[in-house]
Amino acid sequence: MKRNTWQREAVRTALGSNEGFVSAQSLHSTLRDTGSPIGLATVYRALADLAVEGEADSLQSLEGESLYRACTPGQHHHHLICRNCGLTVEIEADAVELWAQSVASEHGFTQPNHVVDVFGLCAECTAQVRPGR
Amino acid sequence: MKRNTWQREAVRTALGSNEGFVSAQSLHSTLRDTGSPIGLATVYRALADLAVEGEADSLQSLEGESLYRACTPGQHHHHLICRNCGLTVEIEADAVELWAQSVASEHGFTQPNHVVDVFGLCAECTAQVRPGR
DNA sequence: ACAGTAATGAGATTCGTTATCAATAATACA
DNA sequence: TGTATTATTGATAACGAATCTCATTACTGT
Ligand SMILES: [Mn+2]
Ligand SMILES: [Mn+2]
Ligand SMILES: [Zn+2]
Ligand SMILES: [Zn+2]
Repeated sequence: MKRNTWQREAVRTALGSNEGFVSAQSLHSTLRDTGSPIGLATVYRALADLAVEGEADSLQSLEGESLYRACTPGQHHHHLICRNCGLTVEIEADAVELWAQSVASEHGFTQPNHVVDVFGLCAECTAQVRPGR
Repeated sequence: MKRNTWQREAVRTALGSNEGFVSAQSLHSTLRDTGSPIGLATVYRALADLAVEGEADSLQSLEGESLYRACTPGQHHHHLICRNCGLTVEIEADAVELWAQSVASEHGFTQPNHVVDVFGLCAECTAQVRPGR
């Protein structure tokens, strides 16, 4: 049976208090900095579990690192992510869902999956990069 | 200045004779198996260069590995990839391009980028998995 | 309380990728 | 064509994210 430990809860809380996507390593550092003696392997396991249970979203950074974020459970959605500060907006895209389905079946593909992420500079970071322009 | 070496050409050729996405390691194995004494680091460098120059597409596998594929240069496009055999179809998705643009600007994001990949089982692999069903 | 066992965590290990750096070879030019 | 310049190569070391090992810990149901 699955057991409740303060470690899992600590990871859940730390993830929830974060605006954007974070890596297991940086989340572990954050927890350690706040005095938690949690182990790195436990953070990895907790994040993987949360992702399976639908409580966390995960994606691969452009460098191949796995990143996690507290997620609105239940509904399928995608993300608009600031490349600079990590600010993330959950977006729904019914049109894209349908498109993915149809393009797969048009080519005889079954059991379609898709990866859809939009990256950019958020309004705030845009203002910082081009001040007064 | 950039120099032409048989190593770069060998990587270009090997990549072009492959149907789907391949990793640097497996491409290196293939080249070695055909008698080429090319080094692993050189394969990594050649693939990275080809990707920058637009001659190769790259994506992160679900396990975080970087995969490469000879690419129709010039035009922006996405991929429909068989999870089982790697068969890849290049797809265009003007509607998705426009959607990505608009969803970014609606939230004040600039310089939008996007990652769009569709995975599934190709017709052939579907038939193998469910024979006669 | 106690037994059963899932969960933990320090450290070792795996594996993809990048850095090092001496040797090599492509290119420009005399 | 010969030579100097220097980009490129490749064996190896180094790096880093992620996973594995396994003895220890501590939930949970009874
Ligand atoms: Mn979706
Ligand atoms: Mn696109
Ligand atoms: Zn930002
Ligand atoms: Zn297939």
